[in-house]
Amino acid sequence: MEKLNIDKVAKLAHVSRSVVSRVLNNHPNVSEEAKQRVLEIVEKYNYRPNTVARSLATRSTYQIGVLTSRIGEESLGNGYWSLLYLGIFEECIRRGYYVSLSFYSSSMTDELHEHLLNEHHLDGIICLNEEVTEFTVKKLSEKEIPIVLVGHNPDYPDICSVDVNNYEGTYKAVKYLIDLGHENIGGIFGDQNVQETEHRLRGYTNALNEAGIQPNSEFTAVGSYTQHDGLRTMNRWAKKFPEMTALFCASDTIAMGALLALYENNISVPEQFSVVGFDGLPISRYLIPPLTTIAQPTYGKGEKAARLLIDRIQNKSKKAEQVNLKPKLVIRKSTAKVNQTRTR
Amino acid sequence: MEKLNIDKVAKLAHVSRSVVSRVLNNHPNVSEEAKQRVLEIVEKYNYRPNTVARSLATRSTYQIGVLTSRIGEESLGNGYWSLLYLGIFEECIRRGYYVSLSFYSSSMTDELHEHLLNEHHLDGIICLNEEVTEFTVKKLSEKEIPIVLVGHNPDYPDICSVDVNNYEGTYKAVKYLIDLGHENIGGIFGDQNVQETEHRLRGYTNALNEAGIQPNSEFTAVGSYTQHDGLRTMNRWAKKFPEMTALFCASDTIAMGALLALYENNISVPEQFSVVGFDGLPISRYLIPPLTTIAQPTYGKGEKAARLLIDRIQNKSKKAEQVNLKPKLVIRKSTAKVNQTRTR
DNA sequence: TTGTAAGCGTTATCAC
DNA sequence: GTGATAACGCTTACAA
Repeated sequence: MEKLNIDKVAKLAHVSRSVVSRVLNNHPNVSEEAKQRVLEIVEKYNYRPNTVARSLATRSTYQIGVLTSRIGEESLGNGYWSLLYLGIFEECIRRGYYVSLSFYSSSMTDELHEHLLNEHHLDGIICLNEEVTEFTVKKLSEKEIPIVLVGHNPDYPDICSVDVNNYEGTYKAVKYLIDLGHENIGGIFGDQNVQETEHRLRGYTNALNEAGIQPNSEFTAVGSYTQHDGLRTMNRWAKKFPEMTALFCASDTIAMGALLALYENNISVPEQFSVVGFDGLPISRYLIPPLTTIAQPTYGKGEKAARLLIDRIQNKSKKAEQVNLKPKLVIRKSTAKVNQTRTR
Repeated sequence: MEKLNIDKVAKLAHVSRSVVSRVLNNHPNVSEEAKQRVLEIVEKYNYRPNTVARSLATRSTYQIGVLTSRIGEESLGNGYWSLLYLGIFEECIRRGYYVSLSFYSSSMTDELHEHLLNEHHLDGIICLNEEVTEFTVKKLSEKEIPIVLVGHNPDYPDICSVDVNNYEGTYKAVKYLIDLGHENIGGIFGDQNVQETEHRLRGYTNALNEAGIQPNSEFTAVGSYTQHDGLRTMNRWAKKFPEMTALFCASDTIAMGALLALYENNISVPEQFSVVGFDGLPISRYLIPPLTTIAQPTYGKGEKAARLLIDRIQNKSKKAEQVNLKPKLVIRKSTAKVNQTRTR
């Protein structure tokens, strides 16, 4: 009952270690008879080859790394990341890859960061946001290790990426509010200087323009994807802009904060004020009131990212690809036809 | 600019490979002079030792696995898991360990499960819930790989575990409601047949008994830690038990669902009905109204689990330890003095 | 203090 | 089809 290795298995099966290796790797050129003998022993002693040794010999670890920046506890817990990771994980497992999730944070020493991307360790890397992308790409530029980004990044056109169509999603949301009769529509957006935000802003502006509504620059704010930001901004606006009757939020978490601000200012949703979010997180349907939102295929995003990455790992010559996913408007209870005045 | 290995570095530094190895591992018995030469080359060529080869030689991978069951998207996204994982991750990184997060699900084939626990791959494992525990312990019983459980499990007294004091937390919550004057207090609990639930139920019952209130068995429900469960149960109770004026929820997610049910039934919180949650998730302060809850050190739980595990890995003879963390009542806006009647 | 050599457990090449 | 044998890149006795 000792720890088995390939040699012992070979001995027990009365073959050489090469035969065992071939059987285990489904290589041709091994007699049915020998194969059976080996399989029998493997089964009997429950032998499993040592992954580490295999990695050393094949130069591939079947491990892929997922990197995201540590963005404070609040934003981590919002469900978006978990779902994204779940998509990645399950696709990887199906294709025989392990995956490890790491957080990048600026408070970590460089040594630690090196450690994360530790050489010869990962077959590929998925970057979940921009902070992480720059750092990773720079560190890995000379190595041949494939990278996939979640969220397009114009700075790296020859790297694979997956994203939802941010323009389209936002356009749909704002168009929907306009169709409900709203004209004074605020917009709270996420991270500044990110293409994603830029596209969403354009979607917002264009929808307004096309409806003949002049966008009011004071009605938009850019910050971060947090409840805190939604709360703070909406709190300010609730007092400052009594004419505002609807709000687009660039994430469900922002919407969650905004909803709370509205509640605290005694503005009832959707009777007096409509709110639409973005993401379609599982929790969005449990907000008060259940949130109308632009659902994106978060799980699918992760799945697709993993697929692109593994394809790239297994076929290095494959061309970089930018995949766009479709957003979908999910109507719930946080939106309604505009009401003449906020104070009924 | 070729790929470096220890031999090339040795050659460049005019020493033998063992000297390089010693320098890299901070072993004694290497002259300052040689050390400097090696370090210089390492720096100059940015050499990093190959982790895989090192693992093969040392028989330790410096990787630890975190296993949790795939519990549906809803419960994954609630923030508790992310926070727990973050605690684990950061402690591991500090101690030089990688960590990989895996989901166990019954829909996966056994082969895949084998794959997850793939032999010779992980130095240790942290199990985040019971479904996973049994499976893992069984698979790993013969190997010497350390395990730490998050959540005590009486079935495995000789395995390390970390948990919050569930009895105390629940007792505090219910006691608080009683002090507010509530007498008809419901309780929605999580997973059945888990020690955690048992302890929380006891905390609930004891608090009631000590206040001279006869617990009403119809006032408790056991289900799962989801918004859905809170919504469903509270919806039923809202109609069935008009005398109920307060509710303890075994998780903030359950409370979130309950809050929605109350909203939909036009019962206002906290004026007519008080709710207290459990966990103290970041989002709990953004619920409507902001939730009074029993905060547990979720991040700290993960951190502690990782600490226990790594201690065990580095010192196998260390005794198993059951760590209890302290819960804390956080008072916000979802609770208030009891009101005579629900229909004001 | 330094270097040599023997592992670690695989895969891969190449005779047979 | 099969089996030596040489990698893979590192650690670690042990000898010098």
